[in-house]
Amino acid sequence: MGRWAPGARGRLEYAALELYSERGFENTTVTEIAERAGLSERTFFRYFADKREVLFWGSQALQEFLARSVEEAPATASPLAAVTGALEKAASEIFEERRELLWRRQKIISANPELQERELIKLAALAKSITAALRRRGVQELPSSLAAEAGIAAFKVAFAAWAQGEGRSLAQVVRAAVEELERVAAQGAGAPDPAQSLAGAGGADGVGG
Amino acid sequence: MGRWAPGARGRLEYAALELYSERGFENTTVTEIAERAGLSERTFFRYFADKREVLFWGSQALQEFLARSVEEAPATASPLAAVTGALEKAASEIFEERRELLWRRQKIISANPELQERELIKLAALAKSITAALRRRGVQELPSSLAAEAGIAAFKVAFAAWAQGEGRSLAQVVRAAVEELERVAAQGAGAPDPAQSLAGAGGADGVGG
DNA sequence: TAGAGTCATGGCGGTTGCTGTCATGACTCG
DNA sequence: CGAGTCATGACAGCAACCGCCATGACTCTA
Repeated sequence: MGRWAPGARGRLEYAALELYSERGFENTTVTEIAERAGLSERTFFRYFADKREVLFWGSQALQEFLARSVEEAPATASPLAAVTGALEKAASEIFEERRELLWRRQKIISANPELQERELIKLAALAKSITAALRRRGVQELPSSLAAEAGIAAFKVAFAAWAQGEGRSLAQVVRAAVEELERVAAQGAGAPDPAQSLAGAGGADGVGG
Repeated sequence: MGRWAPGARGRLEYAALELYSERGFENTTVTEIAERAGLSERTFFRYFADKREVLFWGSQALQEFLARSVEEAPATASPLAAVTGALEKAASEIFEERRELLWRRQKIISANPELQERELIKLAALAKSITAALRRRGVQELPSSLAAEAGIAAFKVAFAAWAQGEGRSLAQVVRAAVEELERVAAQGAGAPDPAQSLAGAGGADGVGG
């Protein structure tokens, strides 16, 4: 494999993180990133589909990690247990050791809606991948989706707290969030208003206004 | 208020929906949308922040509707009950009567990742708004976030099924999803593997690999 | 009815993200 | 040493999006 200086992708990632930190995502041009990495703009777009993707390149590996963890969970584990186990595993084995990088990265993302959009679609991809892994465990479609989405929702909340400077480890925060979620769900959502449940069974009328 | 032909915004929305349907989002230029609406490209960007936003203009109203519904839920309702009640109310009062429009719109969104990103951030905004409404009911931050995110997660799954041609009403599908979510959460996520819970309490080691 | 003010719109020029295409030069292998 | 592969660069071009200013429709008031 012919190459000039090695690690072009890594250099681009590093340069982008620096520049996004220094002057913000919007005030950074792709040309500037490429220049700092000693490459051309054209080459940037050969490594990353767009200007945002440079911050999300690791998500593919995370997705595979989570899918594998879910599949390898003990056969006795409930769907949600398999999911949260995988998330805690990722938290301690992947996230914790990159704490500073992730905090920095999150600060950039929090400052920009376009980057938040990208982050959300990556989270959605994780949920989809987890759903597929649960299905491979023999779980039905609906509970698979819901366990995956609920798990990701808890992770999202936990990660936000952790990235803002929580003292506890991410795995701990994730666990606390999942336990709280179970409590919230256990309180039930059964017909808060009689009219509601009738409308649910019959149609749109009865609640209309 | 000086005006030429009324309903410029509506004409742009309509033209965009048509063109996105006909030839896809990517193969449609803003100039084409504006032309079909009898306006200029420049004017399009006065009404909509970008090319995607034209499909999501109603989400602000939905957000306010949900926040109000959550606040007005009976005082006895649990957080999740308040949220799902609001979602079912929106389903029957807002979504059902625009079924065909929404299905068409969803087909466009499903075909394009950029639009999916936008949809996800709108859903996240709904969750944030619902979280704030729960807080106003006196609910703590963590359960507020989780009830909101879990409710939106259930709605997301339900809406996807409904928009693909489910026979039942959206409110019914939402209710079924929430009930399934409760079941999934009730099975618990408690330590599927003894090593997991130790790791959660202690640190990253113990699970490491 | 005329003049002033408001406001939606159009037109224009510019920046930037992103792409297709082709040339170049580094590296590998025989 | 020559041929082939492959990462890169250079260039041209499109479309999204924005700032700026002009224009003309509409309203209000005297």
